[in-house]
Amino acid sequence: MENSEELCLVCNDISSGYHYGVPSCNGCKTFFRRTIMQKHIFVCQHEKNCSVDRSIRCACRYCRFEKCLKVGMDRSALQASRDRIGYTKRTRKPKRKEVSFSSSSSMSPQNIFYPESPGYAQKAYETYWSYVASREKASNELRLSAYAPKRSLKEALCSKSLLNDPIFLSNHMIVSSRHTYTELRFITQSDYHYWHERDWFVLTEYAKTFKVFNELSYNDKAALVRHAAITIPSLNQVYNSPDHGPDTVVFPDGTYYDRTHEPTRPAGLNRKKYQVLDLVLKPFREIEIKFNEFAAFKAITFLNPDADVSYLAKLAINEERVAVTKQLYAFMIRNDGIEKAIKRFSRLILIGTSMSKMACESKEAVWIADFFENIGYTSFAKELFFGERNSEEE
Amino acid sequence: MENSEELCLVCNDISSGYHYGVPSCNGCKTFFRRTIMQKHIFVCQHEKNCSVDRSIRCACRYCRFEKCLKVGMDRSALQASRDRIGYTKRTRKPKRKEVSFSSSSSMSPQNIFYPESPGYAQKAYETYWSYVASREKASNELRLSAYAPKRSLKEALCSKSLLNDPIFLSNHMIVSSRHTYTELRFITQSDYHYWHERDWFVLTEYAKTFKVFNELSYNDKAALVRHAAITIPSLNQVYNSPDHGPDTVVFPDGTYYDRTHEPTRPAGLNRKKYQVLDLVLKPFREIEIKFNEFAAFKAITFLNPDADVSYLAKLAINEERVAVTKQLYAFMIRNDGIEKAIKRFSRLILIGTSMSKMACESKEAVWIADFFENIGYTSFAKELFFGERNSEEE
DNA sequence: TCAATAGGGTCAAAGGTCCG
DNA sequence: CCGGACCTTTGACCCTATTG
Repeated sequence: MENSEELCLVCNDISSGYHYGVPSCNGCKTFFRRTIMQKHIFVCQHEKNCSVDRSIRCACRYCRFEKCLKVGMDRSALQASRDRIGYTKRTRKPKRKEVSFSSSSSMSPQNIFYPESPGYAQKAYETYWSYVASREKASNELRLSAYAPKRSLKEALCSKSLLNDPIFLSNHMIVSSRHTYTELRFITQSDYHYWHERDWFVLTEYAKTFKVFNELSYNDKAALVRHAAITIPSLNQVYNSPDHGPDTVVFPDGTYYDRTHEPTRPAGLNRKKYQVLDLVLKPFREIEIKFNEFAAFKAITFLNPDADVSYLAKLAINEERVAVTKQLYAFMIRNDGIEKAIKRFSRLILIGTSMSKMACESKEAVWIADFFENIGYTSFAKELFFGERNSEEE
Repeated sequence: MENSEELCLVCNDISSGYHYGVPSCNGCKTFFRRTIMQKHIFVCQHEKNCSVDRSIRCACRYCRFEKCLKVGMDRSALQASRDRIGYTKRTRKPKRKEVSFSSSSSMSPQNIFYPESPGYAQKAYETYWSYVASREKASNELRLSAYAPKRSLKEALCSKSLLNDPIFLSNHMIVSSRHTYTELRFITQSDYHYWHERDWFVLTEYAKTFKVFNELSYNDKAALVRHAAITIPSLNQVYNSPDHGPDTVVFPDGTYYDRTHEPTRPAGLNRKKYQVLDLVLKPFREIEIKFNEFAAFKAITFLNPDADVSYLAKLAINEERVAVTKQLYAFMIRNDGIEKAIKRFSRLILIGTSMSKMACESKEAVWIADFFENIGYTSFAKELFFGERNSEEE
């Protein structure tokens, strides 16, 4: 206390307290721990008498470590490694303001032009399912990755799907450290927000993997994606949630929701939550939906001719939808036999009605929420839900 | 003191006394308190059987907390607020272990088994279809008759179904002279009104022909009928409409509507009209739906677990719904062969999603219409849509 | 009254996280 | 891949109300 600032005995930097028995700075503390934990053995390039000082402490790790020992750092103060604590950066206390417009938006909408990949047409059974499965797999990997571009709805819908771009896939499909967890934590408004944005982004890339989608007009594309904006994210959330009991949906970052009423959210969104639990999660678990089945069901849900699209678009979408449905049924027959297949198939397809209702009610809830500014949607989300100010229907 | 050093039952470190009912060390005591107060939910990275010992007690927080509970730490010993609750009674130390009153968690709380209801099984194919057909036939005859009682929703829902009453049927099932026509005429507001009332009346009688319906509570009955109040009348109207072209729905009295925009009606109801034409009428015609198929589809539409009914009601309704669906499928297989059946079946079932959306949007439109008093609903209709003033949810 | 007990709170110093 | 600023977690120590 007498001296406001004690110095690190190793390097003379300002000490951040006593570590391993010695007043020391953060750097030397961490260096000491890591060296021991990782059992590093350094070699001095000189005479084992390098000076260790704030400015040059990293120059010779051998001498730095020797200095640590010499000033009395105590290896026995090291503990057994602890449980992981999960992602920290994002929950950091905000500095003050953190506007940071910096991020150079104009550049890097790179390779919008990629040759149309030709492989869509041939739908032999195996080919069909391998495509469905790889679409679903890639979609989920994208969801787990850290990649999240900022762009307008039009850019999002008219570019080529990242999921069809092998170069992108090999470069970016790494699970973000944010999307792992060691602890569940009840979801907050800002978590909902994060996952909405993320799932909407993934939805746009998902949509563009459908040939029929890419052939629509921009307005129809927007309408179809808008119509799917509640259901597809919900399906992703439910299917990919680890099983923590029948009434809990867990996100990849360990946030979860359950039946707890959340009074700060609009009533419509609370209701949606119960619908998801009762009418989607529960049946999925009961019929033990398989990966391919889920992938097909998601496609069927996406290809919804009820969206406010043009009449011709409805026809095209429905045609594709029926084709997928037929494949799904064939798949189930193969695996379950006809007796069981029909039961599971019916059960699964009937979930569609629940999805439909949910989408409709939630859209309304979203509208109301936005009206009362309960929820801070981004401009992308607003564009998605409400269309652009110009050139939209109704 | 008799025993020089008691050990922490959780981690075998030296105990600092009894905490939360168990001899335990400072660390485990604090860990337990914090975990509960901050509502942590940990996730084990391994097999939920990590050992917990002094040296490695921090390695897995999930297993450490489980051990706390297992050795009998008592969450209720935590005090909600320091100065309000006061201190727990100090009884003499429980001798050692075997804290028998442990309200511990290891007993899983949720083994909620609902008895599988057994009764529905015996539905021989023919018996089933003859019942479905006669229900549908009677329902339509009632619709065409002149009979139209005035009564409250409660009276309507809790009485015996007229369609099951042979005396009533033989006395009243005569086509009303009002329900014939020689000439089409465009529908007016008051015609809509007339047919709404009529179809809602028929709906109540239809509903009561379902065993599962009669077993519901009154509130659930009302909710289910309310949920069907848009869809079932639409189905009746569409299926029973004579074919005057792909975009025209004709009522039994010769009134009709088509794609003409009706500016005096709320926008939501105009939209519903297009949905009915595009997403119900058209597919019905295209797949050439048969009488039995329609009857089953209507039942499936009616038996909608998405209605705001109790959870148990949802289960019961869904069970019946799946049973009907299965029968419908079997019927189609018999008639069409498997290849064609699956196509028609999928197409038909997927109409359900359109019905769902329509119901939801129309309900909203009806609400808005009522709000602005655009449409003069009767008190029965208001009761149907909005419930009674008392005893309703939300 | 007061020592002993068992609650809750605190904060230095452990360990973990993740840009640059 | 490493450094270290920054974050969370831990637990020894402290305070306090209750009890015998």
